[in-house]
Amino acid sequence: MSSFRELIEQAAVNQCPRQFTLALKDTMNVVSGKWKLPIIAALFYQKNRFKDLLESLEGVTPRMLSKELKELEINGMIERTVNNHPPVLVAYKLTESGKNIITVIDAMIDWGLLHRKSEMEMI
Amino acid sequence: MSSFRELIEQAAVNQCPRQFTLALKDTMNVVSGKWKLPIIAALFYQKNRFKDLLESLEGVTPRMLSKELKELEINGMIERTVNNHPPVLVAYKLTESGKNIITVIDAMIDWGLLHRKSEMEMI
DNA sequence: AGACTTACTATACAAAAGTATATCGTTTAG
DNA sequence: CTAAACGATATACTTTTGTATAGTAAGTCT
Repeated sequence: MSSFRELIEQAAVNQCPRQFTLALKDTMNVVSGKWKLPIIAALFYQKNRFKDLLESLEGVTPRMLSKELKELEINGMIERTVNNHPPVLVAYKLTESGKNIITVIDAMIDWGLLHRKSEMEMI
Repeated sequence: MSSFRELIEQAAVNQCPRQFTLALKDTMNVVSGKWKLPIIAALFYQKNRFKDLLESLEGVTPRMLSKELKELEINGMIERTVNNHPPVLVAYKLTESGKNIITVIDAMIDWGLLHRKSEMEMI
């Protein structure tokens, strides 16, 4: 695994290696935006259809949902499958890579909880 | 620790608990934006002064740097200390919480590298 | 035939984020 | 006195991101 932390601790370098920067940018790309993480979370909770998502994600418009789903698909986070036997149904699901993003989400939740706690103690 | 993953695996719930959502939002807040992570990384690399940062972060304008540093300070990520003995020098440094964000950055780099690899294999 | 459902797309607009360029105030150096 | 360095701030602008609202196409239900 990567460990930017180790790099920093060694202090042998004074700039983040290029491959790390690129990897980081990729990750930022798939999680940033108002609806990306909510969509991913909803997919974890088995909301697989356009309409399910539209109803689960309070406030999202079809335009945004469609746009974000497309981007997530392009980035290899989700797969779109069309069942052609009438009624035509479309299902979205997370790819393996898409499922793995949960490691990042967990790290974010962990840090967020810790940070909230330490901010509380400040007051 | 949190583990959204465990929650999902239990499948006992069908919505992300409120505290997790809030923690996640907090984290997103401190990492999103074009310059937040670059600034944090530069601080890890001991660029502590306004001018150092301005030079290290290629393309940043003083306006953006100032704005982002302020936000990071408000969010308890960095501390601004003024040394009043002339010459007046200002130093920025990461708080404990700010340093801990490296766990999130590492998770992001790890996932990003893995994802790049799996996207490569697709082609 | 008309209404309803699913899965979208189109157009226009508003708000947020970021950039460009210039300037400020204090201090120190020549 | 003048100029340069540091740590910013001010104003105007452009780009990106997100919202509002309406409409489309293909099928199903009554």
